[in-house]
Amino acid sequence: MPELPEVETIKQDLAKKILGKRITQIDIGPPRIIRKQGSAREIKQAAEGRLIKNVARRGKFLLFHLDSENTMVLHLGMTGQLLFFSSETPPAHDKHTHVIFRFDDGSMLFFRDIRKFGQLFIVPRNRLNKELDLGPEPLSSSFQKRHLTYIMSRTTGIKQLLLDQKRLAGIGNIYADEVLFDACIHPLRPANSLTEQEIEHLFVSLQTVLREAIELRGTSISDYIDVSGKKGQMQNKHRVYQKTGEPCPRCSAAVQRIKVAGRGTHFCPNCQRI
DNA sequence: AGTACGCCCTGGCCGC
DNA sequence: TGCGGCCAGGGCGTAC
Repeated sequence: MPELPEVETIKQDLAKKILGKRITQIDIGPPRIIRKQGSAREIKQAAEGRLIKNVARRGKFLLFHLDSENTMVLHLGMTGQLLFFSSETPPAHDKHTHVIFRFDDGSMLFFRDIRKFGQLFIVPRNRLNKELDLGPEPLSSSFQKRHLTYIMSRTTGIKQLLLDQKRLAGIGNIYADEVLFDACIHPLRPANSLTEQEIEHLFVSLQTVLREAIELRGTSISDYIDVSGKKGQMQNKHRVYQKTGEPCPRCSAAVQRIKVAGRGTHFCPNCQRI
C-alpha cells in the first residue's frame, strides 16, 4: 500500500518525467476513481491543455500543480499504480487501467488500481489545504518534537493516532508498525502516556524509518511498483510488519499480531511493553 | 466533537 | 480441480 515513502518515490521519479509537459488528453474509464469531488468531464475540462508546473506530495496525496488556479490531486488508495511510458515504449493497458494521461511529447501516464480505492480530483489551489485537511509532514524541516508532543496529548492509542491523517500525514499501517517497533513503543499505549524520552525516540524513529524507506524506494509487498514498474526494497528491512511468529531482531521474542483500529498490527511483546 | 464500525473492491488463500 | 468464504486495508459515511 503506498504510504509516504512510496508516494515520495513516485513524486521524485515523476517530476523528472512530466514536469513542464502539457496534458493533451485524459481518458477516464468507467470506475468510480472519480467519486465525489468532480466528474470526469470536470477533470478533463480543468486539466486538458494545461502544463504540469510542479509535481508535489502532501501526505499520501500526489499533487499536480497546473498552469491555472487548479491542482490535480491523486490518491493511490491501497493498490494504485502510476506507470509512465515514453512515446517509444508501447504500454500494456489492461482492465485495471482506469485513467490514461497523454502528454504533448507522446508520452503517457497510466493510473492502474486493482481495488479501486484510489481517487482523482481537481481542487483550486487556494482551497487545497482545506480540502485535504492533513496534519503536519513528519519529514518537513519545520516539524519539530514539540509538534509531536502536541499531537500526542490525547488518550487515543498511539497506533490509531499515527494512522490518523488529520494528526500526522503520510503514515499507513506498515510504517506505523515499523516506527513503533523502532521506538520501542507498544501500539496500544495511550498517546498521552508517553514519556518525554519516548516522544523523543518516536520523533527520531519517524525520521529514520521513513527516510530509509525513501532511500530504498519504498515497500513492495502486494502491489506497489514505481513509475517504471520496478519494486522497492524496503520490505527486506521490515522488522515486524507481517513477521508474525518470527524472532524479534532485537531480542528474539516471537513477533505478535493483534488488531488495532481494524488493522493487522505487528509488534514485539518484549521490546514494546504496554 | 470524538469514536466505532461497516462499506467500497479485488485477488489470493484456505478448506472442503 | 473448483468454488464458496474469508481476509487485507485507506478513507469516508453513518450511528452513537
